[in-house]
Amino acid sequence: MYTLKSKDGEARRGEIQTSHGIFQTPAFMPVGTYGAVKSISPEILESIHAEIILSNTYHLMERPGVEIIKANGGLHNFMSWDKPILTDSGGYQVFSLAKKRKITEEGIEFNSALNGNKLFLNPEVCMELQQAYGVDIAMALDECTPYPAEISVAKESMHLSMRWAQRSRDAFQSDNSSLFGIIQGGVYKDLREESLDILKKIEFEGYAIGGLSVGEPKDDLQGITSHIAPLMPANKPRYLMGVGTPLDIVKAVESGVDMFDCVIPTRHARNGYLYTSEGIVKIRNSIHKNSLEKLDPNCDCYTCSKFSRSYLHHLDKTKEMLGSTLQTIHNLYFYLNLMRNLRAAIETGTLQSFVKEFEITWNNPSNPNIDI
RNA sequence: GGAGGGGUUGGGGAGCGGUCAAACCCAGCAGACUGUAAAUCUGCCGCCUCGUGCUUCGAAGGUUCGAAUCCUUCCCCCUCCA
Repeated sequence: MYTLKSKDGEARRGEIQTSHGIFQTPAFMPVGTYGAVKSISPEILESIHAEIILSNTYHLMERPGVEIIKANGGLHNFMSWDKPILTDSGGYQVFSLAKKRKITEEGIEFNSALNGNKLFLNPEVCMELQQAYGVDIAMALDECTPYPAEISVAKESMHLSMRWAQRSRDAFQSDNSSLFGIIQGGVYKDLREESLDILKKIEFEGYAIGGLSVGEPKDDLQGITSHIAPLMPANKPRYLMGVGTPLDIVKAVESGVDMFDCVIPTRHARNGYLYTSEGIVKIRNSIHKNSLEKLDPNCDCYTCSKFSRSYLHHLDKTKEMLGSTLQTIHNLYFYLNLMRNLRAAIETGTLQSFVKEFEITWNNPSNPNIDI
C-alpha cells in the first residue's frame, strides 16, 4: 500500500495505493465530516487537486445513518467522490462531545445532540460502519486523551485505546480497504512508545498519532511528534491526526509524518481567516474594505485570480455563501499547494532550506501576520 | 375637523417613579478557532481628566428627596372616522 519514493532527513516522500486510486505523500486531507467538505463541491475539490478527504464515522452514523449510505451504494457514491476517503472512527468525538457521552470498557454511549437518542459505538460497531461506508482507510476506535492528563490517567486511557485497537483489528475484515491503529499516551514519551509497540504487534496497514493538538503547548506537539514518528514502521503510512497549522505540518513532515487532516483551512476560511504567502489575512477586518489588491499576489487559485480583497470582504460582511466558498477554495489551495511544495523539496533534498524560508514568514514573532 | 396611538443611545425596539448610561436584535469594531454539535463563538460598542465623574430618552417648563417613566404647553409622526 505504501511506497517510499525518497527521503530527506527523516522526511519521507511517498505514495499510497488504495482501491480508489493513489495519493501522494506527504498529503493533506480536507475534512468533510458529514460527507461534504463544507461550502465546496467535489468538482471544486478535484480542481484544487485534493487527492483524499476525511469523513466521520460517528457523525455519519447519526445522520443520515448507515442504511441510507448503503442504499446509495456507499459513501463514495453517496457524495459523488471517487477518490480515496478516510474516516475517523469517532474517537475524537469522545473528546469533543465529552459532556454527552459515557465511556466503559465495552464502548461509548453518546447522547445524540439532535434528539437525545442513545447511540452506541464500540470497536465492533465502528468497524462494521466504516466497512459499510466502503471507505478506503478506516481508523481504529480510540479514546482521545484530553490535555492536561496525569500520567496515570493518560496511561489508563492509552491502554483502553490499545484494547479497543485489538478489538478493532479483530473485527475488521476487508481486502480492499485498510485499517490504521492510533497511538495514544498524552504528552508522555514512554507511554507513546509503549502504545506504538502494542500497535505494531497487532499489525495495522498504517499508524496514526492521536491525542495531539488538544490544547497542549507547541513544544509537546512537536516534541512528541518528532520523537515518535521516526520510530513508526518505515514501510507503512504515518498519520498525524488533526494537525494543524501550516507550521505544525511543515515541522511534522520534517519529522517523517506522511498524512494530515485538519479543520483549520476550511473552518478558518468560513470565519474570514485566510492563509497567504505573506501571512494571515483577516478579510473581515475593515482595512480590506477598499482594497483592490488580490488576496495573495503569489497564489494561482481561482479566488486569487478572479477577485479583489474588497469583494471578498464584501461577501464576508454580507454573509454571502459565495464568500465561504471562495475563501475555502483559497485556504485549501494554500494547504494543498504547501504539501506539493514540501513533496518537491523532499524529492530534491532541499527540505531544510524550504523550512528555513517558510519559518521566516511563519515562525517570526515580529511578523504580525502569523499564526505560530 | 373628530377619535386614538406614538416620538428612547447609528437602525429596530424594550423600559413606564429610584436597582437606568438604559434589556434585546441588527449594523459597526476587534479577538478566538488544530482527528468540525462551528458560515460559529467571545469581547467592545454616549463622553471624558475613567470617578460614589459628566451629558442623554422630541422641546421647554413643572411635580418629587429622586423622572426616560407623572403633569402642562409646544413641535413632529402614524392609524381610524368625517
